Amino acid sequence: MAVTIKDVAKKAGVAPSTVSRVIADNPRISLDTKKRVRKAMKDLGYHPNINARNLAVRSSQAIGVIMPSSADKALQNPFFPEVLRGIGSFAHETEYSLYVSTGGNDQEVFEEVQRMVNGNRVDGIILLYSRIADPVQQFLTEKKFPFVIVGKPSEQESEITYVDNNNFKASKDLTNHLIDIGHRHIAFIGGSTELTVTVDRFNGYKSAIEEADLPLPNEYTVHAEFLKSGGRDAVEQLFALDQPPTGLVVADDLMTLGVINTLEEIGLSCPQDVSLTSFNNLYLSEITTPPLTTVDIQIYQLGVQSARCLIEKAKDKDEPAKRIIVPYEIKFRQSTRSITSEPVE
Amino acid sequence: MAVTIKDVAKKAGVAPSTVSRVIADNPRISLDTKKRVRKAMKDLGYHPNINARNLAVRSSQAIGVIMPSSADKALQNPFFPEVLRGIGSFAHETEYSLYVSTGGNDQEVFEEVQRMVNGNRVDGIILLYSRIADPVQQFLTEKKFPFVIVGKPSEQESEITYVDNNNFKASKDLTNHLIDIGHRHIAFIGGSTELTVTVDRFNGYKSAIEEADLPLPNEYTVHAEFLKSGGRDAVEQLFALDQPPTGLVVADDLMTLGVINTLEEIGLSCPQDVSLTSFNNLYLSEITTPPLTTVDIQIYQLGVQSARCLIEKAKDKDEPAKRIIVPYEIKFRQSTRSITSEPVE
DNA sequence: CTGAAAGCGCTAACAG
DNA sequence: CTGTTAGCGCTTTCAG
Repeated sequence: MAVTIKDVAKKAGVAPSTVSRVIADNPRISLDTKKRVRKAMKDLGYHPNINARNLAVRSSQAIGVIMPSSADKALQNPFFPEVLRGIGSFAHETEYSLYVSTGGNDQEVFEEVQRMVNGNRVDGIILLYSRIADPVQQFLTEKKFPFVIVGKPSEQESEITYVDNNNFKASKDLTNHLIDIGHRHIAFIGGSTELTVTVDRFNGYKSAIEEADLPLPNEYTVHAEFLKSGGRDAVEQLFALDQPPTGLVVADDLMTLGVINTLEEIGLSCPQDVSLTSFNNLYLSEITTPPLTTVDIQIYQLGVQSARCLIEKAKDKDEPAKRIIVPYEIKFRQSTRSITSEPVE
Repeated sequence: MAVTIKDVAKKAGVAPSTVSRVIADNPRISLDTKKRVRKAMKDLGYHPNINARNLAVRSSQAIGVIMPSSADKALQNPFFPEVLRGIGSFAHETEYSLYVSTGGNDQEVFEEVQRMVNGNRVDGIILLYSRIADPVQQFLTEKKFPFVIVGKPSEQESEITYVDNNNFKASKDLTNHLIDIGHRHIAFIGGSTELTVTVDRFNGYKSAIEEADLPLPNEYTVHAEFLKSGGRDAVEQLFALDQPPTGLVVADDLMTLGVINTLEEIGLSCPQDVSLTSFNNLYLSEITTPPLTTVDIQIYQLGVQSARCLIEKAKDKDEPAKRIIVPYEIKFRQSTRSITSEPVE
């Protein structure tokens, strides 16, 4: 069918193994024959068959990327194309390919991981989410299959390679910013508490609040889904309180969008009535009304770094577990405003 | 290393070829031996090596998904995770895997396609964008490699399988809606004119305007990038006209978001001063302020259908080119309002 | 209904 | 520096 290494060998008047060596750019081949072989390859339009090579070397030059199951509405978050872009960029450079999985539910995701691992389809896996007691993580750990997490593992932190931001500190900074500009009643809206990222961001918020001796009633912490309805309930509840917050730390830009919308509906506006801060610096956080004060977590870099780590790890299984913390930067925009006087309690 | 077909064969007391037949569920194998073999597979924890199989059958049970190069900011559009989800869903059912490419620029995208095709990594390719004179399309056509386009090809329409919406009609409907509720000055904001989707949506708009005998000055058509800056210029220009539009047809929800933002900045608001309609019904179009009147193009379905077509085509290369039109539905929300009197000209 | 044997296209010792 | 020879793990005739 297609042109094989043998055809090239024949045409160039060498042995197949020589051709193979030329492909690998083996230094022990004379420049002269290399040239001849390369010419033959070009003339014949030769392209190596990946499957054959993979079979021979027992690897696949591919990495698997696991997204959260699409049952999670979270998948609609532009976070994902953006990490993917980072991963893809590094993968392209190193000539790795990308396998992605979007299972419809957790079960399907797990099946896909199994297929990737057991079938030798990929050399390693990047998990794009991290939540507690994840069977996928357990499976991978047991199999001793190379993987890295974008985010922070909830268990065995020291044995797993991961790339993350300092979400605790970022969240603390954000909260402190609100405090600095005069807010005294600050609430937190996060996603599922199963996700480590939510936990970290919550803890950062909490730490800042406590250090500043501000009130931290239970009602000031809500965990909503990304869905509009969830966000709505959360906001309505929050602003029905005797002492509604004047500042909010929201765990994700997309959620913030929902919050703004709900606020409008109940007759409050941002930043006049309430200051909003959030996370991710998605492209759209610049074009919302108002543009959001948000933490730029450098999604693209998260992707690049995770790919780099994974490939290192796939190449050398003994590579120790490492942790990479990508720096963040707070983008100050118009969703926050300083307040001087506090409503009377 | 891993457990192979031979190990299973030995354990079950049969020949490797028999095991292979069991895997393929060949009807000529007695139920008895099938059971025995399956038990052996289970006991040993056997999983077929995909590479070996692919090599033997010259296929890969994988499909390639090509996104636009990430130079296009468009990639941040939640459209992509959503199609991917559709594709993934069908792929999962049929046990195909997904290879994705996100090249950093057009050149890289092209390289990735070549790698996929030449290296036998995938059985077919889904293109997630369609623009005029695309070298990737040409390459695939020449190679007679199975592929389908999400969107409409700009050339050789009848020879290429694609799945699309009736963007012309959807756009016309949208425009007519604005006309119905009293708008007489309606402008169009689209993306790159290289993209066929932009062209179709523009033509639908144009057709409605012409049929209603409304003004269609050149200044009423602007093509902006998704980037904020681009959108801003467009809007400023539009509303500096002697006769600014009161209604807008915008080719994408994300762009609309930028438009709303810019409007606010120049002191106009939606829908009081201008009515906005757009496309895609991204999740976020519900949670913006105001929620958008937009065309639900059923992104997920576009994904599912494209995967279905591709797989049919990959299985039978003689499958004729087909066209699948996914129905759309206009979601009427709060970004439009009817006007009775027209500003004096 | 099942086994033996060849081969998919490539790599990797091992010779020379 | 290069050729020879085995495989990698699976499928698939061809016999039986």
